[in-house]
Amino acid sequence: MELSDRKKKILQIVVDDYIDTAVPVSSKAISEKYMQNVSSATIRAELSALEELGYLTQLHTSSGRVPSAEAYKLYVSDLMVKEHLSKKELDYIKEIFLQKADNIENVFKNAVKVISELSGYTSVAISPTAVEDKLKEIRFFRFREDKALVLIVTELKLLKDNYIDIPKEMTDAQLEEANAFINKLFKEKSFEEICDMEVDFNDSFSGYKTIFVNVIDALKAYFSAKEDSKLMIDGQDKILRHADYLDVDRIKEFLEVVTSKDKLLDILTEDNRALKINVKIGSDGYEKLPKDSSLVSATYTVAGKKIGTYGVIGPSRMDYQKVVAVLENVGRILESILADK
Amino acid sequence: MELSDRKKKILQIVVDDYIDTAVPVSSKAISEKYMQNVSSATIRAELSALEELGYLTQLHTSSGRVPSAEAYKLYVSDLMVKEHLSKKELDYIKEIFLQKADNIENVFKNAVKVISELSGYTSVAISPTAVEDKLKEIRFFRFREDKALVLIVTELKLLKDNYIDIPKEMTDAQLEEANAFINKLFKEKSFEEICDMEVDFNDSFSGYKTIFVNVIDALKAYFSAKEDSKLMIDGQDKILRHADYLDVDRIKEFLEVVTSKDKLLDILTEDNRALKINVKIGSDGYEKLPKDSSLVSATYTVAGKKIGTYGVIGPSRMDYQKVVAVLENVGRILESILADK
DNA sequence: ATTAGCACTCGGGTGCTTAGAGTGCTAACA
DNA sequence: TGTTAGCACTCTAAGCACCCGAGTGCTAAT
Repeated sequence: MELSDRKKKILQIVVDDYIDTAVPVSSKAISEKYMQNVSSATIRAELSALEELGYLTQLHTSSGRVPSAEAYKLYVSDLMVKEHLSKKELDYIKEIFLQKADNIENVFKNAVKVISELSGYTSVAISPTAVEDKLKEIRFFRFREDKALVLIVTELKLLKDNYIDIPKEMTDAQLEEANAFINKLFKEKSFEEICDMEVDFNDSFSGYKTIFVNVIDALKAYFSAKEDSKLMIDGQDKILRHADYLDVDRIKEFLEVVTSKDKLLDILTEDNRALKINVKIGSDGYEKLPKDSSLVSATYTVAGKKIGTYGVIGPSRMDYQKVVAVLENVGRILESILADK
Repeated sequence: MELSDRKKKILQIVVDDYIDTAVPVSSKAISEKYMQNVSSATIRAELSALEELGYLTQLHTSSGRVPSAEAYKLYVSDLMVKEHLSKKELDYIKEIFLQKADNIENVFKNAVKVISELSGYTSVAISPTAVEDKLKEIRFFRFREDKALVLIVTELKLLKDNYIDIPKEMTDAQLEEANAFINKLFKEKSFEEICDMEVDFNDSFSGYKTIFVNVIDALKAYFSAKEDSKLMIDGQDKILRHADYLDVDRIKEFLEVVTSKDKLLDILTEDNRALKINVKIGSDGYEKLPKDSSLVSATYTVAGKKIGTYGVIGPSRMDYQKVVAVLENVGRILESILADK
């Protein structure tokens, strides 16, 4: 059922005011502060209807109204007036991204930091799904007689170190040769292609096969790992600045989610539909989120490839205007930085 | 002034009991639970004296006694009965260190994780001061015409990626040559030695000098950086399991310190005397620590070289017996692992 | 030196009251 | 038919008086 214009306006007012003041919104407050042309009694009837429809709730009979999860979702998708960042804020974003933007790992870190700083909430991100990535170069460095460091460089310029065992009897020259061989073989290939590869080692030095298998294992570990480097968090302590987390139990619940990489990864990857801005609310089907907490996330792409999902996690009563503005702007700059790489 | 044996015993009882129960300790409780041979009145006199000496405080006239910072320090250095870890716990430590112990970064991570898990508190660590480290190998990988990835491998097997600019007109072969040249020059050298180095470039390709300068810059960035990789934290959320952090302000203060790498680094590096186990208490000269919080740390060495400072941060009312036992055992295993590398 | 006894203090919990905010409902009005 | 003023009702939060119990310090006796 479509809401009347006045209901929409009132709902917007309630959400705006509640986000701003954290105080349940009363009919009187609405008519005095925002709608002087109608009386509180009229607003009361409307509020009552909106409550009936599931958009508002009351803490107790004699309290004002508070938005429901449903209301927040509608607010972000429909009602909210989009905010523009100030020049100062935009400059700040640019300034941060200018520093050490040469390494994708740093770009990633910077993005999370900027989002957290500007929004004032805890921010999280997952890096691009490595599966779409392609190998650029593999290089071995022998350490001890039976160990080598494997450096993996990929198109996305992610890189990772890993160790493999090598046969003791292999000479440095042979290792070099194996390296060159594997490099030629794997270059420009994606992970799947490499896994499917069949190679005939019959006529070469037997150690090559060992190395080949070990390298594949290292690659598997790299590409499939739900690893630290894939998840980034910043501003965990920001949560405490917000009046919503007053009792220890809520903070506890929040920190448990935020410090658990597994949970966060699950939530962030969960049904990322094609929507540009995604809002998930703890009380609303997303049980892994802390109660009454929201996750606002956006997935960025360059030339059709996902380059990461970035988000903000905080109270449902969150400054969505600012958060969405920050996510959109950071996304724009991020995409432009990565596009011309 | 030296305390009488009975005073020591009573102080120990107070600290033990308070750590255990979190309830201010009364004279009656002491005489009934721990010292049936003396009456509560006697204990009362002793408690009064200990308070006079600065070891105990009262929250209000009719409450039991609580240990002061001074008392905790004395407790750890003198009074505490050292605990032994159970076989299960020791096995757990060994088990964790067996996984992926090939990379020093992982050993580092594992140590912090083990300490946090076993002690039940937030744990922090700083990696070895890189200054004492020596270069093992430097390798360039050209990316675009004017960029190269520099991989730095050091004796401590730390490694780090960095990008440098290279002159466009330089050919791949020339880059290779430059790489080999720099490698020979820097190998086995410490950071200071490299910085002091004077090289004559007059008779060689002009681009070499550019590269040389850029590499030095990259090394400087690597060796001197107060960087993420140097500081490690685990179990931030553990703090909430402890009854001491009941009000939001204390949690706030705690998290602010724990999420601020700068503050933590400062505290951890601050006057690390030769003591094996170091106790710093927030209310006692260490203003950077949260109020009524303690940091227990130990610095580990292999063959005279510092290999890191590990610690636990939590309430002053901390289970020092367990924490010290964990730190000592992890230290022992850590040193043995790194010794035979 | 130790102890029993007692007066004193303070915090925390309970029960009561009151003020105020907000609602829902109804009857009157445009 | 939608809007409004008025009123009764409900619930919360804050203040206050009260008491209980735990713990201490002090003193006088052993």
